Amino acid sequence: MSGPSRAPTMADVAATAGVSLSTASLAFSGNKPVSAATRERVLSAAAQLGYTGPNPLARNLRQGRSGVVGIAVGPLSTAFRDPAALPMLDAVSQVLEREGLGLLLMGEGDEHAALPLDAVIYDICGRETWDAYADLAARDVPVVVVEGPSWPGSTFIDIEHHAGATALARHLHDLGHRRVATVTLAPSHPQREREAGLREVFPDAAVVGACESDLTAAQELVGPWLDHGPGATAVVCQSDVQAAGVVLEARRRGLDVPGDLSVAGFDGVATPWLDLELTTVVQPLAEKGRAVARAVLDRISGTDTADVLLPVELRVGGSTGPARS
Amino acid sequence: MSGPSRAPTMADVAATAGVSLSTASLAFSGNKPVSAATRERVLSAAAQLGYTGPNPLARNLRQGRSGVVGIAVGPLSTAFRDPAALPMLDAVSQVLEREGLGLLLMGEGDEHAALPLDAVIYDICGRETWDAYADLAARDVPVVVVEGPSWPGSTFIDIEHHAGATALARHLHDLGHRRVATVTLAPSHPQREREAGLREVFPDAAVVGACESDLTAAQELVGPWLDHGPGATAVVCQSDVQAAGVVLEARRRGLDVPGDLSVAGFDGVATPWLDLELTTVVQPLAEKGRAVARAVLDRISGTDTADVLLPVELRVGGSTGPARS
DNA sequence: TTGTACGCGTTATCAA
DNA sequence: TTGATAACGCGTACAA
Repeated sequence: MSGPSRAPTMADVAATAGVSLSTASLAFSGNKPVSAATRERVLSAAAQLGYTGPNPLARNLRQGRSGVVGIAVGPLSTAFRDPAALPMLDAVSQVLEREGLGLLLMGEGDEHAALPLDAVIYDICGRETWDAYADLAARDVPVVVVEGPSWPGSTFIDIEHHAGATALARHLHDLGHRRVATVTLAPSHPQREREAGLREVFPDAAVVGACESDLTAAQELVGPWLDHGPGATAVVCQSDVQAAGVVLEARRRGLDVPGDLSVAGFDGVATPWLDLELTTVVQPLAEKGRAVARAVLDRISGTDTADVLLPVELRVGGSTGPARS
Repeated sequence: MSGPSRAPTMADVAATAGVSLSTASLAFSGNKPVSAATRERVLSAAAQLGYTGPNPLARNLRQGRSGVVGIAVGPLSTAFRDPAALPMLDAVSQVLEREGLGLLLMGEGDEHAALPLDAVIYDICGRETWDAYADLAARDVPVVVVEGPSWPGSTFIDIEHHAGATALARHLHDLGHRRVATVTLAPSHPQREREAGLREVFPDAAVVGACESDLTAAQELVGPWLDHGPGATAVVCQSDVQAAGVVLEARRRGLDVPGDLSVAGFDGVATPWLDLELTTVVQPLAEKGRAVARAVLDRISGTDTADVLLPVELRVGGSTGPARS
């Protein structure tokens, strides 16, 4: 066999099979019926030439789609440190994969501006603005935003931050808590909504401080506050990871949870290294991911999309109890 | 201004600017000098038409590259559950991003076979075979493999599993341990190498069992073994997460670590929720990621690549101590 | 420094 | 069911 100087193209296959280029194309794509005999001839010619199928680059240009969806999550090591991020990403990826679409990780910058993306998912709760958005909008790239912020022309997938936080607050109030503090996130849509929900019940809730959803960060934030003498009987956190940090830090100071201090989280993720189930607001992470993926598919196909608001559910665990009187 | 029926193309820009198509191309790419005056005309024509720059799809076809690198990590929720995965992924992503390359997450299947990938990183330690490999090889897509298995034509980035495991074993031996058990991984290159390294010092090390690098999995594996009466004074794990699981499970049974049982891990990741620093084999995760990214860049550019073997380092923490006599 | 012409490899339209 | 032909939008020799 003669070593081919360049990769075989579909035209080579067609020539070898003795059919026209368009027939060869149909034999591969199956977009229109082709007789079994000719398809066979085409495929065997392809095998003989070592042709590995239509060049994706050419197909993409022709069809005007790349098959790649970007997801902006910020620096990966921080984005995925919170276990709440994974189930959603997993669900998105699975749904898209089924459609032959790939998921491309984007930082926050616009280094990926030159990549052909069919759509972009924006999933950085902690950021309010996004420089790359104007670019994407100008190029008519569909954008699906997870948990705000709100930009014109985007589709939004959100959860009931406010209602969830209020339900949690009521639970604490029912337990007799009157002085409550909160560990919050950087200013953002979820942060504002959840805090507002909390204040429906505890208008005067004290803010311990803001940090990302990271165990160590939460510990460093709450430690000094605990030392200073909290003056609160319960701490409401904006994530389970933060809540776990508060639990660990409280215990380190000899406080009993929930005897001396009730601690609540948000998200509903597993914390197997904590011998305690957190009281938390469970959000449907996988369902959120599927909703995101569906919105992406709709936007790509031009179907109308509606924003989605997913319900949350209070789950009472062992980290909250009656207020110490 | 008249609403354009279709997106403007570079030809439109060139026409509006009164220059040729190739000149417009040069004005955007900067591949050859263009007079400041013409560039200015081209850019203002582009702005006027709302042209957002060269179509990436067309550019990709023309240049034969997509700017996208695939990374096969398996199901995301399991792949990133282990904190050891993130620093590497982060490093890979950062280096590639700097070159304008994007990172696309692939499952283990071949659903992404139709995507134009410039290279693929294979990073599923637990898998021995990969159906998609033959496809990629046939299409001449460069493959960089992290920690085996070994396929012809791939570039390998690996760490000193064997030496690290042996160093750890020596440490235990020096502490007087003679009866050692190991929690291992599914059969794989790292598993074989590390276990062989361990057996350099403890040829008769007992195998507790194999599980993935997951806290709960490790707990469920080691629990019954502990109940049964271990008959070992130290447990060597194949990951820090596994080791943490063993520590928690041992404590739950009233055993002191390291008083009653020494526990060692592998990786060197942070376990902030454990009030104990694990004795472990620290691998250079970020450096591994950079090596992977460099190999990818070299393979894409056609530069020769050499396999990389990165050193590891024993870090003695508080989870190992003298053997109980 | 700029313009001309061609090709990248495919899919879609239309007619046969 | 098949074939001829025209895009898709751009980069790059080559010539001017």
